[in-house]
Formats: sequence, C-alpha cells, structure tokens
Amino acid sequence: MHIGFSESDYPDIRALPLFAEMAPDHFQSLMRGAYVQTFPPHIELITEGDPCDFLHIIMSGSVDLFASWNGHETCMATVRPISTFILAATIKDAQYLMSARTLEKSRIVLLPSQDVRAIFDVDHHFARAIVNELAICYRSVVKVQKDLKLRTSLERLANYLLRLQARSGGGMKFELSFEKRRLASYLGMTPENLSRAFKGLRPYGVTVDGNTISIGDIEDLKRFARPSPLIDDHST
Amino acid sequence: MHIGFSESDYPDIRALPLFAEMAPDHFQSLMRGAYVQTFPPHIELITEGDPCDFLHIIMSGSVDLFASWNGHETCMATVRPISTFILAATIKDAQYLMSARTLEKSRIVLLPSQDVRAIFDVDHHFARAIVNELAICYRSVVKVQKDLKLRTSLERLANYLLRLQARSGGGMKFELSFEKRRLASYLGMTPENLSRAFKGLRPYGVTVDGNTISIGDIEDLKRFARPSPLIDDHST
DNA sequence: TCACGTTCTTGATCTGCATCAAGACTCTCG
DNA sequence: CGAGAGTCTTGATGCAGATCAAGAACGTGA
Repeated sequence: MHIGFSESDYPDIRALPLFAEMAPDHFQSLMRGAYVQTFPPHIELITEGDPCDFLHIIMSGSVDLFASWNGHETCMATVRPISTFILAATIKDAQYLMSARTLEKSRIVLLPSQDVRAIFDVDHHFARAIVNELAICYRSVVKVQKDLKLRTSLERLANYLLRLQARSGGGMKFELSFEKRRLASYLGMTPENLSRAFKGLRPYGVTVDGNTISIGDIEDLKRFARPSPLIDDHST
Repeated sequence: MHIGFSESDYPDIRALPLFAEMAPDHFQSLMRGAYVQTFPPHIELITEGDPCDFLHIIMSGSVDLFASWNGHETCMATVRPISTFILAATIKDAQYLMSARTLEKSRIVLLPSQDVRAIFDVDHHFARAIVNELAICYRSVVKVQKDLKLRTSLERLANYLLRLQARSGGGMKFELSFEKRRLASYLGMTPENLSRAFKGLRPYGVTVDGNTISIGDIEDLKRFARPSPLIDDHST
C-alpha cells in the first residue's frame, strides 16, 4: 500500500471532463489533499451503507461495483481507468449504495469528499461539470433498467457482445475483459445460464473459446439482438 | 388545451429546490418563456427517442414514464406534483430515454430546454441545485436496479407496499394511487402475477379490497420484506 | 511440472413467472 | 339504469432461468 501522490498524475486527472474546467487554484487545492494507493486484486475499497469519505478515481486496473441484500449479491457496474466512481454520494454526503472491490491490481486516487464539496460550492465550472457527469450516469442507469426489464437474458448478452465488440475496436474477434461469472452477474443471470446463453447465440454466429469471442456475421447477430442506442449507447 | 401562464403558479415552482436559489431575474426570464397546458388522461406528452425541447413540471395530476423495445413496454416511474421530469435530457440536449403519458387530467408547465440550459450556464446556484436533483435521481434509479436484481417480484411488492404505506401517512389502511396493471409493470411483473402476489402476502397480514390495502401486522410484513434504506428510501 | 483451488460447462430437475383463456368485476357514457 | 369496454382474478399450461451436482478446464504457486 502506497501513500503519496506525484504530480505526474495531475495531467491525467486534469484531463477528465469533471476537472478540466475547474479553476487552477481549486484543482491545486484538491490535489494537495489527495491520496493515492495501489491495491492488490480482490480488495474491498468501500462498503455499501458506509458514509462516503472519499471520491475515488481509478488510474489503472479495474473495479467491480456490487450490491448485496438478504444474502444475495449482484454486480452493478465495472469501472475502468481513468474515471471516477461514486460521485453522487460524495456530493450528497450520503451513504454508499454499492460496495467496490478491485478486480485486479489497481491504482486509486482518493479525494476527500469534504474537499470536493467545498469546491463544488464555489466553482461554477466544476458544478457544471458535475451536472454533465451525473446526467450521463443517470441516463446510463436508466438504460440498464430498460435492458433488465425489456429483454431476456439471451437478448441482454447479445447486445452486450455488440457493445463490447464496438469498444474493442470493431474486429470479429475480441476478449472478454473479466471473469464470466462476473459478466453473468452484471447481466442479471447465473454463470450456468451464461454458458447456455453463449450456446444459444451459436446460430447467430457467435463462438466462444475461453475468453475469446468471435462473431461470424455481425448483421445476423444485430438482427437478433435489435440494439437500440436508447438502451445500448451509454455515452449520451 | 390551455396556453398561457399565470403568476399564481410562480410561488409553487419557485418553492421547488431546483429553482429556489436561482437568481430572481433568471427565474423571471425562465417564467416568461414558459407555457402551461392542461392535458386529459392518456395523452402522450413526450416520446422516447425524440429530441428534448422542454423541461416539464407537473403541477397537478400524474404522469407515467414508460419505455418500449421490440414490442414490449414497461413502466419506469410515476411522477406526481409538484415535480420536474426528464431533467437530464434537457441539460444534455439529448433524446428522451422514456415516453410520458398522463394518467389523469394533468396540468403541466413546459420550460423551453434552451432557456433552461442558458441559465444553467450562468447561474451557479441553479447549477448546484441541478446537481442535487440529478444526484437524487441517479441514486433513486440505482435503488430500482438493486430492487429488480436482488429481489423476487413478491419481495418487491412487499417493499413497495411498505413504502406506499409510509407515504400515505402510516395508517394500516391506504389506497393504491393508480391501476394495478401499471403497478405490476412498474414492479416488473404481469398483472396476473400481481394478483397472485397479493394473495402471496396474505399470510403476512396483507388484504386487498379493490384499490384499498390493509396491513394487519406491519412488523410481520417487515420481517418478510426486509426493507433496506439503501433500496427503499428514495429521498437520499 | 504437478497439485490444488477455482471457474466453467453440462445435465437433471425445480421454481418463479409469463402466457393464454375465460369469467367476474368495475367504470364510464348515453 | 343498462350496455359495453376495460380491468382484474383465477385456472391451466408453458417457459425462461435458477438450483443442485458433478466433471472438465483453467490458473496459480511451490
């Protein structure tokens, strides 16, 4: 575990839309109060229900956001660098609604929530950037809600693969970036059912070899999946 | 259909947290560009996928936000006075992710999105109020996601009834405020299954007479439902 | 390289819930 | 008030997906 924060990270953080227009002295002040830590895999960073002491920025690695209730657990989202997570709880000084766990060795910058809120109170550019960030987050979760309610698990997998393919450069062969059981949980199904669902997409040209996915005929898969930007485009 | 806007509505709108701290001349300017319309029941106000021309404020009545995909439709939320809906799309100048339909005769104030965005750009208090609103909206949808993924439909109904009871003043007898088929859709189930689920809650003291719900033993129901503020408290 | 632990796949079975159908009930309008 | 349309309930059946179990496959560490 490393404590300390080097100025070499500043440009990457500054380039995030959330911080890009913030007044320079506000940004400096925020960075002065920041910590950086490197965590090994499978470490719980925050726990659902706890008060929100820090805004987190993932600089490298990846993080699983998950939730629990009555002995059940479900994957809510996966966070990749470079991005923040749990912004709303920070701004509202509220409890975390999700826990976070590292999926692999990860470097995380921790900004004290009090500092973030203080700057939010006085920096209009920052407040506006938070609006944009929260609007995207909100719309993204609405899309997940629609996915869950309007599609079967097979349809959700098909559309997930199309999104992942697009994100992986658009080639006919690409890699799943985390364990299948986590993907199953994210899509709201069991690992057993995920295995079966992959087979269910075989007639649409999808083949699976370990973590490698191949799509034989993208248009055939799209005809089945019926992707909609109102559900599948998480950038707007 | 009425066009025209009377100053008697101003205090109610001004009292909304979204507008309460806005500079007075900005508020006046916004109100000058506003329209008010009264719609009968079952009228589609906005359509999923359309560009977002107005921020809507419901002054009376109620509105169903719903989404469609591949011939399926689902209820996403119900909006009651006095509140805004579809704020994120307004601010982002993006497409609506949901459609909206009046459930009963409703009076709606329409604020041109351009006007809203222009004031957002220059009024720090307004920007901060939008942050608070979006953070609540975001956290609310995360809670819905958790409800859908972590609970069975029976558990979702039980917790919904506990929330509704609390909202209805806490008495042992209270009214459903909209049609059962809509409630079923909101909870992610069919109307048939909702009927059955009400019967399934009979052993926990729940009885149904038309739209009237009675809870015989609230603690017994809570022992079954296991409410969690991290899922069921939509105010934080 | 091998052993062990974990993840994934596959099969069998079960369960929660949807679909279909029809009757009962409620509400609205002339 | 009565008719008709729409909603709700109930029963039967089907289906999507979970659960349980066990073997296969994979990854990691000594």
